[in-house]
This record gives sequence, structure tokens and C-alpha cells, in this order.
Amino acid sequence: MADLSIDVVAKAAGVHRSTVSRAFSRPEAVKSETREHILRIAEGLGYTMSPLAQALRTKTSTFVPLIVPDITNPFFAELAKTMTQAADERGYQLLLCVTNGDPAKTEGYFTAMQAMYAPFGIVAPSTKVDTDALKRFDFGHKVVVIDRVEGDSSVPTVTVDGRRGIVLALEHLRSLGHTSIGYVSGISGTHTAQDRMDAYLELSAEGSSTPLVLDSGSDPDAAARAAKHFLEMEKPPTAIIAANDMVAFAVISALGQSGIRVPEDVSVMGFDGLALGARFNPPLTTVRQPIADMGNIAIELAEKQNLNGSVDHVVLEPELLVRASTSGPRK
Amino acid sequence: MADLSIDVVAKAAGVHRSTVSRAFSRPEAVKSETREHILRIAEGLGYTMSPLAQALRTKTSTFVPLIVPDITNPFFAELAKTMTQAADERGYQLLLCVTNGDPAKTEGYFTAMQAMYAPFGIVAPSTKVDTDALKRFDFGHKVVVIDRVEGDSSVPTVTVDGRRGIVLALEHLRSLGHTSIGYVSGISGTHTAQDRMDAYLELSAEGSSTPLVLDSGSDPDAAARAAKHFLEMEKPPTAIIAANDMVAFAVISALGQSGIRVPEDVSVMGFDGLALGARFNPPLTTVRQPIADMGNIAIELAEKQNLNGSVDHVVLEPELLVRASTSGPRK
DNA sequence: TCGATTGCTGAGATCGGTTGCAATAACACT
DNA sequence: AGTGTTATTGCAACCGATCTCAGCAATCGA
Repeated sequence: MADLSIDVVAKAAGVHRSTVSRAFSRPEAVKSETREHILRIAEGLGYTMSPLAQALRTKTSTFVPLIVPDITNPFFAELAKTMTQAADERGYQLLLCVTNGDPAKTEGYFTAMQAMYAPFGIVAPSTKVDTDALKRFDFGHKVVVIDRVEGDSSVPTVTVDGRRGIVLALEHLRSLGHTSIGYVSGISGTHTAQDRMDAYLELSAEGSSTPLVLDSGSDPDAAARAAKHFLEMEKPPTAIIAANDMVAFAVISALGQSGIRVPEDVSVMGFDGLALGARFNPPLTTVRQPIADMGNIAIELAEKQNLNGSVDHVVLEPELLVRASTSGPRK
Repeated sequence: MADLSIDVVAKAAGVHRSTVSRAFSRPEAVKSETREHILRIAEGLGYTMSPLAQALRTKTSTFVPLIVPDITNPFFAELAKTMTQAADERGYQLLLCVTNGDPAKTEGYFTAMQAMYAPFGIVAPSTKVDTDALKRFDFGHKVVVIDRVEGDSSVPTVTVDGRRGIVLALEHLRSLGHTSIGYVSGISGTHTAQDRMDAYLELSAEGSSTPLVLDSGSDPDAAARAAKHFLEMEKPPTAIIAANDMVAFAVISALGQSGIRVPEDVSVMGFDGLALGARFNPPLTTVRQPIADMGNIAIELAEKQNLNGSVDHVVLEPELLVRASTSGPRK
């Protein structure tokens, strides 16, 4: 497989390279016999066009960066998975960029992607997105964010309705008979996380109950602290809502180590609907986010914006997913 | 930020573009004052070189593909995480390619990466790697595989010693007093998986005990079947070794749903050492693979091969990680 | 039958860099 | 002062495509 350039194919087919180029990228502009002949020859040689050269010349590539803080977090992993799929159904190539929460890295990826003529990018942030910072980049106006953003932003976004999710969780738990429901807010300063917490605080205050936030740290030990807090209470809540599935896992684990059983002693709900939750012990009741939809929609929004400059903000409906980590309150 | 090409900088600095080029990529070839002047101007303009153009001309880029079957699998996610790190410490840019186990996609990524002049690639397979198939690609001889491969392959590899891992697991369990130890082999036809299973079969036959494979399917329900099998036995094993952490999670979950408790009723061990395991219920005892090392070494091997053609096969030592899912056998 | 329109293909500039080679400047040495 | 090096920089071709423009043949209308 020596060097296979467009000229090689052109020569082999006895045409000029511009014709070969057209045969590939603007098929209707070349006589069908010629085209088929060229394509056949190219096929035989095992020729494919250089995306590099193409991008360089056309100033537009099919690379779509997906910027996530931590791929180890199953939420982002699932997002990445569905998005790769969604991306290449549409002819894009998803590039996964992991920032570890470092804003400098995020910027680095931005300039890199700009340099690679990515048509747009997707950002799933771990902190509130500073849209102004985004726009400092030439590339910043071609980004869709998977989170809510501040103000009347000109950046397209996809989110799920966190408040609605909390409503579902609360309804589920109350219908089971729980009246004392705590909350553990793990990590993150995203708007999404904020919204969930706010919704909890507001909605759980309804009726006779009072909100109870067991812990709101964002470090790895937050769940352990929440568990400790729980154990020290003389009248602990009979149910707990965790800000997301990972936190729920950690809470259940920490509780378990102190002999507290879920759901026998306390019900615990997550929020995300990770596939992993089905394999947890016990399988986790949770509020499912339509992650696959988010991925698809993110790309659609980006394309739409690129096309006609429209900036949409889509908010999706979450869905209750009852598994085994919740039950009636311990009598 | 209008179009910022090398010529713009050259004009601004009053030199020829070749000088600018050299100032960046071969600093010693240009007088230091000139260089600094150019760099300053470039800095001021916010100029960075186009990796595309560079790659096109030099026929070598810094893109390193990491090909994994499923990013949703925490093992690959952790690998990806440590490798992105390792990669950009060395000036590479890791491109995560997810195949979903589809060999066609793998090939697709190969040709794509070849086209992008990737210096080499890393493959973490989900099936036995067919090294001949690899070599059909021009790119195939620049790949390091994270698994053992068949025969006297000319492809560098990194693995951990699966047999040793099983020895550690067995020793741990036996020292706890277990004599009847089952095995659940989840997914995958990798050599790694095969090695573990073989080691179990051979080593568990020592002493008076006889091997007991609860299930060896690779589908999502394998763990459930294993659990069912366990429940139906009149004298089930007192401990179970799972082929990897994910399987262990699923087994514990399935067992839990039938009221079997871990480790009270049965001890369960995993294999991988996922961070997630620490948050499982109960925290999972497992055999840790040095994932971070694997990533670093994979890149080193690739570089070495590129440099002097050497093909090494590194096998790393696993390590016992005792958490809470194992204890003495139920009396 | 002839100019006009349309369809298809070739020429050559261009995208943003790199690099071998030539030219010039600077310095060393006899 | 004359000549041989060596350090710097400019020139121009090239990487592998795309794209505008022009040329040419075939088709069309009158």
C-alpha cells in the first residue's frame, strides 16, 4: 500500500485529478460512466480520500469534539457511547476530549478543534458554563451545551427537566408512604445539579415535611459523611434522594457498611438511570434521563445552528424507573 | 480572529514564512533574536500552527487512537482516562474510538487513523486479536495490543498476569477457609479472559476441591443465570470468583435479589480493581490490575517500536485488593 | 445552419505548513 | 586581503485534496 493520492487514481483512470475529486464529493457533476469507472478503479486500489487534505482545503471537517470532565463517570460514558453512534450515523467522527475539570484543558481542546475545522462541538460541563468565556473563542459560538446555561444565552442547550425529575422522585416516595425524605447532593456546580437541589428544597417543604440535606460536598467522601450524618440522627429520614446515581451508589455502599439495608431500613433513589444501576445491589430505583436522546438532539441542535443560526434550548422529560432500592418505610 | 496563517505571522514579523516555520518546529535553526521576535508576534496574534497542514506535509501527526469495544465498560473507561493523561504528557492527542465490538468499525478506524498519519495506535480488544488481520493494514504494524496475542506475534502487547491474579484470589479465599470456590466467567473471548478461566480450572483442582463454573455466557443475563444455578445447588460453593469486576457486580446484585447476602452467605471476588468497586455494596474484594501502568507502558512500547522496531511483550503483576465482599465461609 | 446554452473535463491556484537548496552574511584563519 | 566555513534566511516545490475558470463538444431553438 504505497502512497495513494488522488493523482495516482487519476492517472490509473486516465482522467484529471479534479475529476476524481468530483467523482467522490460531487457525484452529480460528473458523467455517470466516468464516475463509475473512477470509483471502480479507486475501489480496486483501496483508495480513500485524505480527510486531512480535505479539511485543509475546505476548511471544514467531520470531527466533532465531545468535551467531558471525566469519562470514568458512567453518565458521561453513556453519553459518549450514544453520541459516537449518533455522530457517525450523520457522518461525523466523534472525538472524545477529557478535561478532568481543568478549564485550561477545555480551552486547549477548543483551539485544537478550531484548528481542525470541526464544524461544531458538544460540551458536557462539570461546572457552570461561562458562556462569555466560550464566546471568546471563534469556536465558542459553535457549541452546544448539555446543561442549562445562565441568562438568555446564545448557546444552544439540551437538558432534562430536573425539577420534574424531583417531582417524580418525591411522588414515588410519597406514594410508598414516606414523609421524611432526605437529599444528598454529590458533586458539581452545574446548573442541572443546582436545579435538582433547588427543586428538592422547594418541593419537599410542601406538606408537613421539612427539607433535609444530608451532605452537599462534592468530594469522594461526601457520601460517607452523609451516611455518618444519617446514622447520628435520632430520627433519620425513611428515604433518601441522591443527586445522581453515582452518589446513590456511594450512599448505599456507605450505609451498607454500617449495617443499614436498602430498602429495608431506608429507601434510596438515584437520578440518571445509568445502565449500571440495574446491576447494583439492590438494583437502583431512579429517575431516568433520556441520555440517548440528549446525544442525538445535541447534534441536531448543532447542525441546525450551523445551518440557519437558530439557537434552541431543548428540555427533555425525565422518567421514573422503579427498581428495587425503594419500598414502603420501615414501620 | 480572522484567518491566521503562517504567512500572516511572517508578514507581521517581517520574515519569510519558512523562517516562522523553523522558529516553531526547529528552534535551533534560527537565530535566537529572530526566533524570539517571531514567537512574540505569534503570541500576540494568538497564532498556533495548523496540525492539519503539518500532518499533511510531514506525514506524521500526534493523534493516537485508542480503540476500545465499549466505553461504558468502566475498565475501558479507566484505561481511557489514564491513557489520555499519559498521551498528552508525551505530546500526543488521544482519540477514543469505540467499536461496539464491530470488527468492521475497527477496520474503519484503522484506515482513518492511517489517513491521519497517526504514529501508532492502541487496541484494547474484546475478542482474540487476529494479528494477521491487523497486518493487512499498513497501519497494523504500528499497533500495541492490551491483551495477550496468539503465537510469536510481532505486535507489542501489555497484559497483566491473569494466572497470577487467580492464584492471589484463590490464596485469599483459601486463607479465609473456603474450600468450595465457584467461578463465573462473564463476557469475552480475549486471551486475558481465557487465561483467567484456564488458571481457575487448573488451580482450583488442586487439593480436594473440584472446579465449578457457574456460568460462562457472555450475555447480560449470564450473571442472573449463574445466580440461579447457585440457588439450585444443594451444596453451593461458599465463595465465587468472577472473571471481572462488572461480572462480580452483576452476580452480587442477582444473588441479592434472591436474598443471598455477600459476604455473609457467600464471598464474591472480582477481577480488575475498578474504582467503582469501592462504592459497591458491599465494597468489592478484587484483584487489581495496574491500569494506569498499562496505559503508560502501552504508549512507551509503541514509541519504542516506532524508534527501533523492537517488539516487547510486557506482563504486569496483579495485586490483591481486599475490601468487604469476602469473609470466612458461613459455618 | 448558426449562435447560444448546457454538460463535462482539464488547468492551475490555493489551503497552511515543511524542507532541500541556494544566496548572503558573518566569522575564522593563513 | 583572500578564501574557506558556518550560521541564517529566502525561494520554491510539495503534501493531497478542492474549486473557479476556461475549453470543448453536444444539444437546442429558430
